[in-house]
This record gives sequence, structure tokens and C-alpha cells, in this order.
Amino acid sequence: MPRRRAVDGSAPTMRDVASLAEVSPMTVSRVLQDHPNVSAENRRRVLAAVKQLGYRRNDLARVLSQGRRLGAVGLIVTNLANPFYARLALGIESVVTRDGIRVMVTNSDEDPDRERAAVGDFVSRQVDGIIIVPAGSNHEYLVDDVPERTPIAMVARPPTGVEADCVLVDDFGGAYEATRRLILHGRTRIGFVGNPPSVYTGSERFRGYCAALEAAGVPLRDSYVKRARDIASAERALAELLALPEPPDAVFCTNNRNTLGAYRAVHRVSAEVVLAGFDDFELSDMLSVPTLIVDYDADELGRRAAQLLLERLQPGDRRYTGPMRRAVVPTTVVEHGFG
Amino acid sequence: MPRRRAVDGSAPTMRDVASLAEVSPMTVSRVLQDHPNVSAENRRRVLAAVKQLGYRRNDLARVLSQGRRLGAVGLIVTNLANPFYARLALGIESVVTRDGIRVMVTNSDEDPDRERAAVGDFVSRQVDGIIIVPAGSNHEYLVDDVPERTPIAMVARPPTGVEADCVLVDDFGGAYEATRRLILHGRTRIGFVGNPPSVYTGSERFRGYCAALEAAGVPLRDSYVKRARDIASAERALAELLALPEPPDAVFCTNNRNTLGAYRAVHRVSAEVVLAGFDDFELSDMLSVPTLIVDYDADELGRRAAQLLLERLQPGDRRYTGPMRRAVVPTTVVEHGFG
DNA sequence: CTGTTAGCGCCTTCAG
DNA sequence: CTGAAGGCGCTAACAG
Repeated sequence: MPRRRAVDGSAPTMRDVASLAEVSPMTVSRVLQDHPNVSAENRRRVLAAVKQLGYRRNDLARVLSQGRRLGAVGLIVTNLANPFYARLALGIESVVTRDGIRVMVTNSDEDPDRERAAVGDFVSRQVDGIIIVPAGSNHEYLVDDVPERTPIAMVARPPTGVEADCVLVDDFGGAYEATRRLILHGRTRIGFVGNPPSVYTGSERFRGYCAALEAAGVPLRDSYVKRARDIASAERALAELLALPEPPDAVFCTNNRNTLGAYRAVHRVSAEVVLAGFDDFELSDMLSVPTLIVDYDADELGRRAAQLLLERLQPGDRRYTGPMRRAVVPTTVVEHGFG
Repeated sequence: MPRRRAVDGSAPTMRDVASLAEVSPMTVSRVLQDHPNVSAENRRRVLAAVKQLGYRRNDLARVLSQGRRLGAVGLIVTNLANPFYARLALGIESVVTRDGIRVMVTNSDEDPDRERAAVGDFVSRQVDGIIIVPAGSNHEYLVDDVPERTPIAMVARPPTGVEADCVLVDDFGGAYEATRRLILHGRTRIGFVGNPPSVYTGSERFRGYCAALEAAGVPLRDSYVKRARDIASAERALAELLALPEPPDAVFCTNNRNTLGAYRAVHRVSAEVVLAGFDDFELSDMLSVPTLIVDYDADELGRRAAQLLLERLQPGDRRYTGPMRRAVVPTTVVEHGFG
């Protein structure tokens, strides 16, 4: 099995290439950036030396000398294990990669302190920009911690206390439409399983739910409103709803974990309940109860955020320097098993 | 809404801090690395200047001057959208973050050329190490492209044509055990839906399937062996199996996408088939047919790979410089609905 | 077309 | 305890 090049520990530099090729380091530099002002002969010799030494240009030094940034965006998500955020990362990568920019990703776990630490680290590392799915409800620290030349884009949740570009999901509209459709299907006892109301998406989706009820003249019942933070607690929440004297005939869940938990409870007791939920998931079309899914394109969310960032990183007069923008990605509703 | 610090475009440097604090840049440097040899008074003044300017040390310059690496590992996965790889990334991050190392992630999409390009880019960027879920079946290019001082760890699939640490799943054992259990449940007409045999995991899992059949004296039927590359093709593959004159009474699928596709087909025609599959997925315990899942800890896979890498990055004599190692993460089998 | 000089921002080394 | 000198690897800017 072949082993890898030893190079006596430290990598060769342009000087090594230059002396082997018997030219100046500058000529090597020129060859490597495809500068036209190099004779064919010198170019050949440099390339030969490069190959012989297995030389690779040190991008770090390059970046420093050119006064550029790292060539990477920092991405902070609350939970990479959620496929939604994985797709978000993919969407971002698909856009920034075209500009030779990479993604440095980390997890905040919904902890504002971890988020802040990561932001600081990214700034020190000279990232070109930062994309955040923000935890917490106050992002004012960004004002001090992030210099203006490092653009920020928020995803899924809007910035608070700081100006930043942001890309949101149509949380209100999706929740409204889902609830409206449930009512159209003749359901009026509609339960709600949400995430903590301090999270923007949760409160917007709750607002959409309430507004649709109100528009249809269906009274909101406090006893139908539950919160959950994971699959297990959503399952418990639904069990409580089903145990009410007058249990719901439909339940709207604000995210896929809640919907999954709700389904577990419904399936276990074979309750006569239809499900509606934000975020699609695998097998959502094959459940044993009618299911209505509010879906949206997580890749698109990432792409849009990346674009907003890139526009602020363009050179010269192609750079966008205007006011912060807010994009909203639409949702679509899909019904399964409603016949 | 507060806006962010302007700083006239370019960030302040140590010199700026130094002149404001009326000390030399060296003193600033010392304060910032908590060097003891600084008077309390100078320390105070430096910190005040730092705060006043909103100064942050430039890690890029720091790394260059110290001759260190980027402080990041490059991670190349075949498909980040697969929750398995997202978990892998999480596992890696949880380990390397303790050493102040970040994860730079990219997607190869199973394309060896993209993988190679990413590797080259990571090397140029001076990453500390590279973790790869390798595409293709020949990784000899790494011998030339990656200097020895940049350790490589392969995950899920072993290296070919190059020496590298690697962490594998017990593909053979898991497949063997799943098939064995199906036979114990009285199934003998066991279909197989695999991924392309050129992929290591696919061929190992096929081998496990075959070995278990053989051990039980159950003949392998070629007509029961299908390949698929995504949910839709797995669904079609299963439809073909079910259409055979003597259809299988059980099917072993080599990954969660295949299992999901198989389930779709089985569910659609209400076939009397039990399912076995590698990789867990949401709702695997609530399907309408008995299901047997071969599961393993993707985080652990990531953690192990990260550890192998870190051991080769330790300073001085704590660094591991021995031969390449191979770790195998065990699988567990869970049965649902077998009564 | 080629090489020299100077410097990116920081740190190591060595002299005070 | 402090500072000056020099260099990390590379590249603009300027000479030839």
C-alpha cells in the first residue's frame, strides 16, 4: 500500500519551488495565478518543480497577503441532526461554492451563549459572512461582536436588536392555511401542539392557527393548546388532548417532531383524529390517519440566505450596500388520505 | 435599531490597539495570549483599548505566524441531506470542538472528482485533517494530493490504494444477524434490495446476507437480488420481487432509503412480507408490517473518526504516529411487530 | 517578461 | 517586564 509523501514534516513553499526551478518566487507566484507575463519556458520549469515537490500554494498566506477573508461562511444552526437544517446547509453550500467559498458549520443547540461564542470565533477566523438560525430572542450582541464588513444573514427566525438580512418561512400563512383546510374538512375541534412560544416560528404558527379559527368563527379553546419540545413530550401532549371530555377531532402541530409525536399517540389508541403539521417527513403520506402537511423548501431557504450574503461580498460596485432585506419563502400544503 | 460598528472598512490591528494604549504591539500580543510578563497597568490599558476599538485578534495572521494549521477539519460526505451524515457531522464536531477545531463540510454527491477537488482545496486551506466518506473505489490520489502531515480518516467505507485511519460499521455482522433473525422467524424466501455493489457497505451487507443464508442452508436465489439507488427505484425493485411467481416472504434492504422504498411497495399492495433494513428511520416502529432494523450510532462513528484524527494532531510526544488503525462500530438489531 | 522591495497581522527571539 | 528585529508564505507595486 503506497504511503504518502513525507516532505520532512513541513510543506514546501514557493521559495523551494523557485530555487528548484531556478527562478524567483515571484515568477512562481505568477505561474500559479495564471498571470500572462511569464515565458513559456519559465512556466514549464515552474510547473515541473511544482509537480516534483508536490507543492500546493498556502491559501492562508495568500489570503493574508491579499487582505481577503477566509473564503468561508460560518453557519450556526440550532440542531444539525434535524434534516431541515442539513438541507439548509446544502442549499447554502450549493450557492457559495460557486464563489469558491466553503461552509464552516456548528451547532448552537438553542443555547445563545454557544451561538455567541461561535460568532466570535468566526469573526476572529475572518469568515466572509455568517449565517445564523438564531437561538434566544435578543441578538443585540451582534452589534458589538461582528464588524460591519462581515455580513450576517438570519434564517428561519428574524433578528432582534440588530439589523441583518433575513430569510423566513411563511409561518403565519402556512399555519393559517393548514387550519383553514382542517375547518373546510368539517373539523372544528382543532387542537394545537406548538413549540415554546418564545421561538418566533412557534408564535407565528400559533398566530396563524388562531387567525384561521377566528376567520371561520371557530372559538379558540385554551384547553386545546399544548406545547412540546420533542417527540416524546408531543406524544404526551396529545395523549392529554385525547383524554379531554371532548377531545379534538383534528390537531395542528407546529413542526415535524411534534407531528411525529402526535401521530404516535393517535396511532397507539386508534383515535379518530386527523393530523396537520408543519414540516414534511418521511412516510408522511402513509400514515394511518388523514394527514395534512405544510411543506417548504429548506434548500431554498439556504440558497436565499447565501445569495443575500454574497451580494454584500461582491467586489467594487457590484456589491450591495443597501438596507437590510427580508425574504419570505412560501409554503405549500399537501393532503394525504382525506379521500 | 442599532447598526454595527463601521471601523472605516478595515478592522483595527494590534498596532492600532498598541498606539491607543501607548505600548508596543508586543505588549498587546502578550496581553491577548495571557502571557504573565505584563504589568497590571499595561494590561489594563491594553484591554481598555481593545474594548474601545472593538478589536479582535486576526486568527489567520496568528496561525500563519505560528506555523499552525487552520484549526479546522475538512469533512466530505456523499450526501448531507441523509440524516445519517448529519449525525456523523455532529459527532465529529462534538469531539474536535474541545480542541478549538471547527468543521468545514462539503458534499461530494458520490462524485469522486468532486471529492478530489474538495480534498485539494482543504489541503490548500491548511486544514488540520480531513474526514471523508469516500466516493469511488480508488483513493490512491490521496497519496499525491495530501501531505503526510495532514491526517486522513475514512468513515463508513475503507480506504483503497492509500493508508488511512478508518471507522467502519459492522456491515457484515449487521446484515448477517438481520438475515439470521428473519430465518429464525421462519422466513426462507428472503429478497435483497441493495445499493450498487461497487460501494463497500453494499457489498459487505450482501456478503452478510449470503453468509446467513448459507449458514442456515437456505439457497440464494439470484432472482431475489435487486439493486436500487433511491427510494423510488427501491419501490420499483420491490414491486418486481412481489410480482415473481414465488414472491419473497421477507426482504432485507441495505439502507434506509431502500427500506423506505420497499415499505412503500409492500404497503401499497398489502403484501404479506416482513421487512428488514439497515439504518433506522423515523416511524420504523409503526409500520403496517413487521420490521427489523439494523441500527448503529452515527454520532459514534463521527466521534471515533475525530478521535483518530486528533490523536495524530497532538503536540509533541502525545501525538500518535503509529500505523493506520481501523475501528468498527457495532450494530444492534431491533424488531418491531413480530409479536 | 522578470526580479526586488515591502508588507498583510501576528508571533518568536533576543536584547535591554 | 518591555520593545525591536525578523519572519511565517504569499503577493501587490514598482523597477529593470
